[in-house]
Amino acid sequence: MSKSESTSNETNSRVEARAPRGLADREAGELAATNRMLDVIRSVYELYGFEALETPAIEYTDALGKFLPDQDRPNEGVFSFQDDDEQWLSLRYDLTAPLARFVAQNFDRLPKPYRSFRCGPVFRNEKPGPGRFRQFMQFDADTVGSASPAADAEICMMAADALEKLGIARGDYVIKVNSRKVLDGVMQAIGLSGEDNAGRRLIVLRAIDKLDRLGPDGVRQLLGDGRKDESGDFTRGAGLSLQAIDTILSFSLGGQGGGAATVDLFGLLEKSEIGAQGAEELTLIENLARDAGYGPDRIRIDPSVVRGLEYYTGPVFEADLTFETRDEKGHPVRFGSVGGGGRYDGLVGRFRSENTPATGFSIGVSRLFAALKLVDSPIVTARPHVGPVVVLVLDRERLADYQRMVAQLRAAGVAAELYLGAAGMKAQMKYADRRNSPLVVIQGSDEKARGEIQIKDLVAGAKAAGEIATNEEWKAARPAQVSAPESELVERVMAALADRPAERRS
RNA sequence: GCCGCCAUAGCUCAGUUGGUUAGAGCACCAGAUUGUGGAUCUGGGGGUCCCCCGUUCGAGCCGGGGUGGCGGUACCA
Repeated sequence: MSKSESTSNETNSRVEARAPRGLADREAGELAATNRMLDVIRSVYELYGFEALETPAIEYTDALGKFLPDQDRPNEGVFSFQDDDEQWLSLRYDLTAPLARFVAQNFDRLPKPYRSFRCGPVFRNEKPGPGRFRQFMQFDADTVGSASPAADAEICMMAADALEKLGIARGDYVIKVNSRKVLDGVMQAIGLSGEDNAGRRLIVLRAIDKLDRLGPDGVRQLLGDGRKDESGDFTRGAGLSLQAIDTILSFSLGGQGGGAATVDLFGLLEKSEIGAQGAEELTLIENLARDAGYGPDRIRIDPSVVRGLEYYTGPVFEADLTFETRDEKGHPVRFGSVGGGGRYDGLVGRFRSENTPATGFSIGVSRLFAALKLVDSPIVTARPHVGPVVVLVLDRERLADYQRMVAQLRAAGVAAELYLGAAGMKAQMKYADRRNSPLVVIQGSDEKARGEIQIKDLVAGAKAAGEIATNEEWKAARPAQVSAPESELVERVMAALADRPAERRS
């Protein structure tokens, strides 16, 4: 309101240059590193026989499965707007719901099982936090049309392969597997089955989900009367009996020790049919992974994994980085989850008369990227970005000559550009420096008269500059600069580029 | 959503019990150098002191309300 008032004021009509909160720009270095990372993931997925797919960033809101309130904009968590035909559209908040829409729409012509991967930005209209943005990238792979635990096992193995290919050492990550059916079974065991207990089940599941962050005591509070956090905020608990709390905790902590949780699991779930079925599926997945050579150091059953409470119907996965790192204050923290997924047998069925089983896995690209930087994976380490050769403009009336030199260089495959600004030579040198140019081409009237050009190596020149104390020396030395016949421009530049040491810092 | 902290130049921050024209460092631009990156020196641009209302002769400073940012927590399909 005060904004629009001040905009009407002529003297203060400047617009504040800023990205909306929770949204970030990404520059050349990060883009290049991210692309290298995505290429690795893509190659692993293709090796497994998955094919590429892209769907639009915008879907009909109802296709995303978001409940649409009567009148208000359905902006709770989802960016939405109305089309000119009054239909509600939304920016996708994940890649799974759009995939389900695509498969349902093209069901008859797609091979089943349909195995695809896709990568792109997703949007969430939520409060952003450190490392949490309102637009971020996900990389998904899914098998639609297979109910076999082999499909789930394969997804887990593929996730493990991808992480290792990216430079995360075996032992620094683990793919944790649990099952919604097993969780349901536990709920039954403590008497929380039935529709009227749905709300409490949700509270219980959320509490289990916080086990790694709050520890057993915090979860115990959340399962009981509730918990008050450091900021003084109170979270209402599930109000379970002490016995029920013990049951849940002993179950959820079962996987923390190692890989021997399965026995307990069956004992606990004897009474529950759905729980027993889930446990059996988990065992199958585990056996398939073991048979393929993936030990518990890579793929492991962990009863504390909850994830995506809404549409998962069976096994759920989570890729956890287990190595410790330090936050800004020096406290040791575990990096945590970089991806997750699971079986969602009901999603495609929302569009069709019959259900279609599906399972998939989603990587949080920027989170994984941050993790790779922490472990110094060579895939994402910043490489000195080498800018273009810059041809300086000394005689403005000879722009065409300079442009021709640039064109010659480009024709030979050398990245080159003409200085397009209006500033003098000193500023042009600074510009080239800032662009990380390997070298500049100089031809003023003197050189032109002699039919020559000057080639100046900026990296060697900067190095030489450190040893020069006075400006007079600096001027006289003209370090790392050679003249060459104009006719040899291209070959001399290419030779100079080839000559440069491989290890250069820009 | 809830709780807490914060808001002065592009960045990091000073700014006295409320007092004249709001400062520094860094960064940026230019000159010293007809045509050479660095260093040095000199100069320059850049501010609605987050916004509004109030108290006051007088507000960057005090009071109230808002907005925005940060941290925690909740939610996260």
